[in-house]
Amino acid sequence: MSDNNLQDMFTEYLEKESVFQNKDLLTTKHQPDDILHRDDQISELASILAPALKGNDPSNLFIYGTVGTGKTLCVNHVCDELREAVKQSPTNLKIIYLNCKMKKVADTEYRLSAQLARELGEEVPSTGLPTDEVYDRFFQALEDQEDVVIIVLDEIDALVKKIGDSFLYNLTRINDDLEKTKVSIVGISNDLNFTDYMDSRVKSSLSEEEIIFPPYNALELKNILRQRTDEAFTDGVLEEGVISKCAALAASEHGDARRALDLIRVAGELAERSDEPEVSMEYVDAAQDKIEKDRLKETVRSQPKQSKLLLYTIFDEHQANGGKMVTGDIYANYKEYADQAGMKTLTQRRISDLISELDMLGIINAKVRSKGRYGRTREISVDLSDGSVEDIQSMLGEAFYL
DNA sequence: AGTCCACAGGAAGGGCAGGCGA
DNA sequence: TCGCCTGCCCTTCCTGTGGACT
Repeated sequence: MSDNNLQDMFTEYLEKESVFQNKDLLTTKHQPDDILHRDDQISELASILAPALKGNDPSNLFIYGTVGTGKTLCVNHVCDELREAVKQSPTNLKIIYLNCKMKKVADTEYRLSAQLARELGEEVPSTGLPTDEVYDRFFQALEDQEDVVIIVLDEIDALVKKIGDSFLYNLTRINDDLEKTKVSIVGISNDLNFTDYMDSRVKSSLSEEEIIFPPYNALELKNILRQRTDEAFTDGVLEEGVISKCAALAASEHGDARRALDLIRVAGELAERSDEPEVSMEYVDAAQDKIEKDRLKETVRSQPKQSKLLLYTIFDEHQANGGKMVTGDIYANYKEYADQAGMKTLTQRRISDLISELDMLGIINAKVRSKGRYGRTREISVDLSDGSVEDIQSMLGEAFYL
């Protein structure tokens, strides 16, 4: 395409009426002033954290709820209000928010201590120091804060599953050793049963208070979508029923508001790309399909090389024979492909772990099955649509020149 | 009831890259 | 530069397991 053609394309794009007025309102980054259907949770949260304003340590708090139920949104909202309110009081209040699922930020004990210390203004290298030393620096930084520190640990379930609960144990006991500062922990978890993994002492001191965020129903999702789309979309571009459909689809998937917003945003983007003046129902279906495929492709793309090759092997076998596969067969095929691709062959033990990881990511299904005399193995199956499998297979095939 | 299969999966440790302080 | 520390990926060694078969 010549430069002139490109310029024409951009000019045309600029002149075109957009279906969006303000697309940012449909992203999770947007913090609405008025949070719908969460009044009870917000006032409970506020009353639990309010003692911080008078320099007392609030009870530790545990918040549960599935993805997209507004936990993080409400906590951030209340924290913002607290920060605002504390300006009128002599208390020194520091609120730290950390997402424990963020890779390379808070997924190990070292990184978590280091990040917390950094949030308190302490300089800590990303590696190189003994973990105890980092913890000491964090402790000292806390002591220097004085008054109250609230530590919000989002996706705390991911942290405990990865590194265990010993760090949390120390954190919940830290008030016994601090003289000038009081610390309160707010844990946010997507997994309602995750405290089963924890030591009972940690469990009881961490969940002095608990708040549960139930999933939104279709009606509530509809209200939330309406609130956001009113300003996000140009007047009248949404076909009748589009909002209801997005709400219904998201409600059937654990009442996830994030999903509902994604659906309507992607539907808008697809309509705009096809030069349609209106976002019709068919774009919601297309959006549903696109989100699923994109999520899958992105997950696969971020896997290490060996996992990709293993996945290639599994998909290849799935396309050739369909049905269920077992670890032994997959491993034999994997070795051949590793040879062809000129890659190192991992041991079966390692491949077994990689199969578990792919299963956890939802890319494949792997169930342990005992076949009596014929041994115990994992039965592996692929539930994805043929289109998705072909897409990913060709993407991986190109990467390995297979 | 005992055997045996084909692994699952826990534990321990090796090797590597990256980073720090002396 | 060297010694030390970390996280990460991997191997080796090992015990455990559910149910078909004998």
